Amino acid sequence: MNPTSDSKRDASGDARREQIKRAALKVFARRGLDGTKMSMIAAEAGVSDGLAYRYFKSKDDIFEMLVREAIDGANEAFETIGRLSVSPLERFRALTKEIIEDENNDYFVLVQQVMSADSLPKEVAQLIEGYSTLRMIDQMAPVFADGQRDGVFIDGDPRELVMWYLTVLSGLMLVDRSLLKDYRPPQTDFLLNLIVKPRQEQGV
Amino acid sequence: MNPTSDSKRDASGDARREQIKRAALKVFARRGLDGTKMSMIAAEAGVSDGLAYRYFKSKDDIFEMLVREAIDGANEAFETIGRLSVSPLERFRALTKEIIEDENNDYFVLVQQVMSADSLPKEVAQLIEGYSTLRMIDQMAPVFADGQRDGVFIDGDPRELVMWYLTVLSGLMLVDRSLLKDYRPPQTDFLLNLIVKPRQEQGV
Amino acid sequence: MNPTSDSKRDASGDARREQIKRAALKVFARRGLDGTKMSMIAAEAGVSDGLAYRYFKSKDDIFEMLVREAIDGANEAFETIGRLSVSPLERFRALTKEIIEDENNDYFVLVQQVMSADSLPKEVAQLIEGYSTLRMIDQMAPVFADGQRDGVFIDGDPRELVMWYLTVLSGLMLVDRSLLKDYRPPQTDFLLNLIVKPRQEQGV
Amino acid sequence: MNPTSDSKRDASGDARREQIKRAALKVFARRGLDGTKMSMIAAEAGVSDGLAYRYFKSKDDIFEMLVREAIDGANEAFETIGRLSVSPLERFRALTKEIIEDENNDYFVLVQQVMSADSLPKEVAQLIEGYSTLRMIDQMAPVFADGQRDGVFIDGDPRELVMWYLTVLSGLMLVDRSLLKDYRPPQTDFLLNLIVKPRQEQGV
DNA sequence: TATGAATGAGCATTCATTCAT
DNA sequence: CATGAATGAATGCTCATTCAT
Repeated sequence: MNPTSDSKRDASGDARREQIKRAALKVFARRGLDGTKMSMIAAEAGVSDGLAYRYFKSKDDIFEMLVREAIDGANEAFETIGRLSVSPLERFRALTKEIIEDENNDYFVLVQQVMSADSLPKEVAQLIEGYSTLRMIDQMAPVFADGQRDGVFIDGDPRELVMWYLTVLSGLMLVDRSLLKDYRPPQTDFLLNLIVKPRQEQGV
Repeated sequence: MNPTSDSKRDASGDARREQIKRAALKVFARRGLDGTKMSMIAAEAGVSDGLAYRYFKSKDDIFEMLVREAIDGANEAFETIGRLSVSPLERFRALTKEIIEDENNDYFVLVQQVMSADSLPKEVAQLIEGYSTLRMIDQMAPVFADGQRDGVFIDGDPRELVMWYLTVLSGLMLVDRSLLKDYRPPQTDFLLNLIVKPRQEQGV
Repeated sequence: MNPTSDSKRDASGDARREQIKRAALKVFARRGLDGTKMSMIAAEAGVSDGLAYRYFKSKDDIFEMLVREAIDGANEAFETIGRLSVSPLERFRALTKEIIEDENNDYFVLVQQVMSADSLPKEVAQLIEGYSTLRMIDQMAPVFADGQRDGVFIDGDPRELVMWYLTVLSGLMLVDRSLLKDYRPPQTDFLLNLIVKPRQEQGV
Repeated sequence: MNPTSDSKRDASGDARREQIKRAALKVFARRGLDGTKMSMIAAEAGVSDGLAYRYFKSKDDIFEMLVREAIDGANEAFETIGRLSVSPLERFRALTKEIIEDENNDYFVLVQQVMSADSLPKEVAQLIEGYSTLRMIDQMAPVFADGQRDGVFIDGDPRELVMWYLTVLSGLMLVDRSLLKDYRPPQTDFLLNLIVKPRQEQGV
């Protein structure tokens, strides 16, 4: 009879959940798991301390869910990029843009935090196990090799070079973006210099 | 009367102090300020839980002192590099090596942690205020400009390019170095690609 | 104007109140004051979490009211038994049956819980003060003495023997009735052995 | 060289542990698991709130350990009684005395609480599973049957009569012993009336 | 009336810091 | 000096109670 009321109820619940999740993501991305107090998340979301527990079982639970979503998102992004029918260079450009220029890259930051953390809740540790830069490397290394064959990328072991490139991108996510006034993050083309082979046209 | 005993006492005291400081540096660099418990430092140093308080006023105090030393060390490194009478490229190579390849770069990691942290003890925040990548940039930008004039470095605003390069190096310090088996950090020459201008000789 | 609507409203209100009270009694009797959450009562009553507060001021208030009713009921039961024109033995038999065999003895269980609790809301503590096994003892001791005179009950101080007997009955209310499969609570006649004087007829 | 210092250290640790355990037993026995706050235990033991956690992992952990000891103690008591080479009546008398008159019967009270509780920590629930009045019944039923053959105990199914008797004893443990001024718990011989067969000598 | 989301005080637990030995 | 037991403030989490709908 009144599906609206039902969906509204759900919608309101989901909205709250989203609101708290977004707040948590923001704080976690900035301060890490240990540095984040539940009261910070509640304050950031503009709700009371207790309310988060209506939507999440525990602080670790929120963290885990965010990491799960972050990993899913990252994998998805990689697959999307893998499906683009463009040149290897363009694929790496897309990847770099996605990671560096995306305004909402708190998710990426979170993944990096997690991967460079020294101790994690069991659940999260398992998630990471399954994830891993490895998969990214496996996906991008063949693309890189193609680029090498085209003479576009520098010579060397594709897996190692990709790993290095991803490491650089990873590191950038961990650097506080508000370090300096007038700070602009490194531009995509600047970073691509790391792997793009110099050509005569460029050189002259 | 017995200067030996006094100096011994001091020496022993200093040794203890050093021992605890080193342990703290190691743990802080790996786990951050919040993630580090005093008991971890004590365990790492192989001393009792209470002993650190004979040598340091508080956990924050240890952290502050380490950050202070790290900043001093970084500045010193930069100055040393500045005084080298070698080409701009060699200076950037030396800088990169120092940061990336130095085994004992926990100090650098610490500085980066601090600079990407969102909340810090007052004292440390002030230290950082005074420090800053700014000084590094001020120091390296002219060197970079020299390199540009020599046709060795890529074109663009020297301050911005230096900032980007330092940002990349900073990021690398924050990435967990044990992410993958067979992991090797990016090599110095790989990173220099970011700023080195391609030449025909390289290209062909 | 419309007394029906009013009384209906009252009736409906009373019904709700009863419904919640019954649910509360059931849960309190099984889990005690501390072990009972308001949400358990609401779930047991099949209403929303907040509704109880339209009918009762607080959790303690529900508890107090139940204890009050329990005490009233117990006193009434005692008085009813006191008014029976039967032999002392039959009166004790009736009392025992009432307490042990009555299916709806949650009230008795509640009183016992309260009396063996160490800390209670002020209000309840006062109720208990006024109540007390003492009154029961006062009521039953003369009956017991009558029974002794008839040679039906064992010798000894009537007040103490009654107190002991009531203590045994009280204890039985606190024992979980689902301890064992095939469990049957002690039968009335078994318990009466405690106070009934053996006779030759029985002995032989 | 100085075994005393070592054993002293242990002794002091064990003493603290014991002190806290005793305090916890006292409070748990009186107030139950839910009704007991860690602060009560700490206060009862005369130590700070945090100290208990140096000796026990959690509140549930203390409770579990106490229940374990209580069960062990109960089993031991039953075995001891089983090994007495005395008449069945004397065995039941000893059992009753042990439970009712022992000053330190907080352990028994604890077991009874646990067995009549409606929800328990997993660990404790498992302990209870393994325990059970069943074992007691199995141990005492043959003794009871012997007593019946001697004409000392009343007729009926030995297992059921023993169960009833133990139920009565269990209940007594749950009754607050400070209910009334001048309160004396039921005496052993009073309780034995439940199962002892009247004889002519008694009757006359 | 009835609902259940929201609040915040209270309790369990952790950990920086102190201090008797 | 060194130890590690002890303290208590801070933080995660629960649940009685309120209130907008």
